Amino acid sequence: MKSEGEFGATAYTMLGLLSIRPMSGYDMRQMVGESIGHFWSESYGQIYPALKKMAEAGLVEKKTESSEGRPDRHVYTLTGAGRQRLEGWLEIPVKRGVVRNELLLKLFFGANAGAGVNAGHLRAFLEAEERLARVFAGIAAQLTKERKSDPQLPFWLITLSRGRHDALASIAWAKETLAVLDGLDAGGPVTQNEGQRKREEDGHGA
Amino acid sequence: MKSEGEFGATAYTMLGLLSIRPMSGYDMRQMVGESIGHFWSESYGQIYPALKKMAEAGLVEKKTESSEGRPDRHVYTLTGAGRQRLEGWLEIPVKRGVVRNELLLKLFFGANAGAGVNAGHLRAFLEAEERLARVFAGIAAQLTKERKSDPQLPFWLITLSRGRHDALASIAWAKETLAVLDGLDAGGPVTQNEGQRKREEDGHGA
DNA sequence: GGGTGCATGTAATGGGTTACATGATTCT
DNA sequence: AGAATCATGTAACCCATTACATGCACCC
Repeated sequence: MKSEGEFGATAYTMLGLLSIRPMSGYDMRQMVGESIGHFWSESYGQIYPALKKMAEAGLVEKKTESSEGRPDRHVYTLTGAGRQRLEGWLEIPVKRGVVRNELLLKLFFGANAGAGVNAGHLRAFLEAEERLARVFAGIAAQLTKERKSDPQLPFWLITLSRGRHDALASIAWAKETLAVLDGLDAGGPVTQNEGQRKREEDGHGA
Repeated sequence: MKSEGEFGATAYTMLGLLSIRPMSGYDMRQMVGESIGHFWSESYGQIYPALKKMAEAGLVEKKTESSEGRPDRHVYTLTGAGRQRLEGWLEIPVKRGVVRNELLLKLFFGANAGAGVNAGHLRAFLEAEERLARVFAGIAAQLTKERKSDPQLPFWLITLSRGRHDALASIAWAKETLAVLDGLDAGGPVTQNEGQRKREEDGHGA
């Protein structure tokens, strides 16, 4: 079952990146890591073959730039056909992919874990999310300054905003859950629900 | 590079499920769909071979139950060795898996989309998350009643709570973002950041 | 001399879903 | 009559990461 004809999400990612500016496969890998790495990933093993196929199909155009002393760059440009394909793909409703969250899996089976194990995972997670939240805040601030007039800026901020909302929700949940685990150890049949109900009211007031 | 010796996450999921009660592969698939489907997935094509391998390794024990008129059930039980393996796995720090969020990808390239396309995706997402939030609330309520004394209940509620936090954060972000998109159409260089800062203070107050 | 960055590509490997094969029973 | 549920299992396929192969230049 093929969802979008002969090209998959990787190919459309490449088209999208080329809509920003002409690039080489190497550049794309860099951008995936730096700019969209928080919600997307691509590896060379996907990128290069995809580029080849798309060049054959006329969606991108390849030009070789030689500079002395280092490898040739194969710079790709978006063609008219390529841009059309991209626009078409953007319209296709998003089907949510399968989630696989190992932290939640381990917590689900947490009754089998030794003392402190669950809390340990949660603390590590909490720290990571707090770091992430700061990173997002930093990038947003920097981007807002440096790219003030870029027409794509608002869309980049949207994805960053999502990252922040997520991180903050994760932080709140992790703290709450650590408290619940504390209560379990102490003995009382404690209170996952009070925390939840309070949050829910907050959320609906948005 | 193998992370956990010869068994992957699928196998440990099976061990975890068997820690709840003896089950057949079919039962496991059901449970994955119903109970942990919001953060995990497994298919028959993974489950049956994994079970076979683990039986050979002595981590689970297989008993065949025959009932007339319908297929045999191969019911598996956790062995001592299996339980030990599970406990060991639970202690291993969680490495966060790669994320691939197609909605965010499309929004990132949203400047290339026709009028209303981005907002359309967001509204669909918003609805889905609102439905989800209600589902989580329902399950939590039901579970709290019906499994009042189950020692694993708190851990199930923890994963549900995570789902709720996530859904509520998604809802808030989606609403905010729809407003931002509205602003873009209207013309003003509007305000992703005011919304974000307000949320952030709320979050830190938890 | 050895790591890192630049730069392209292929092959091996792994993890996962879907489709297929089989077959009785029960619900619509 | 036809679909869905129960139940197990294999084979084909797809998508993706990692390792490998190559090679120059620059910095420590």
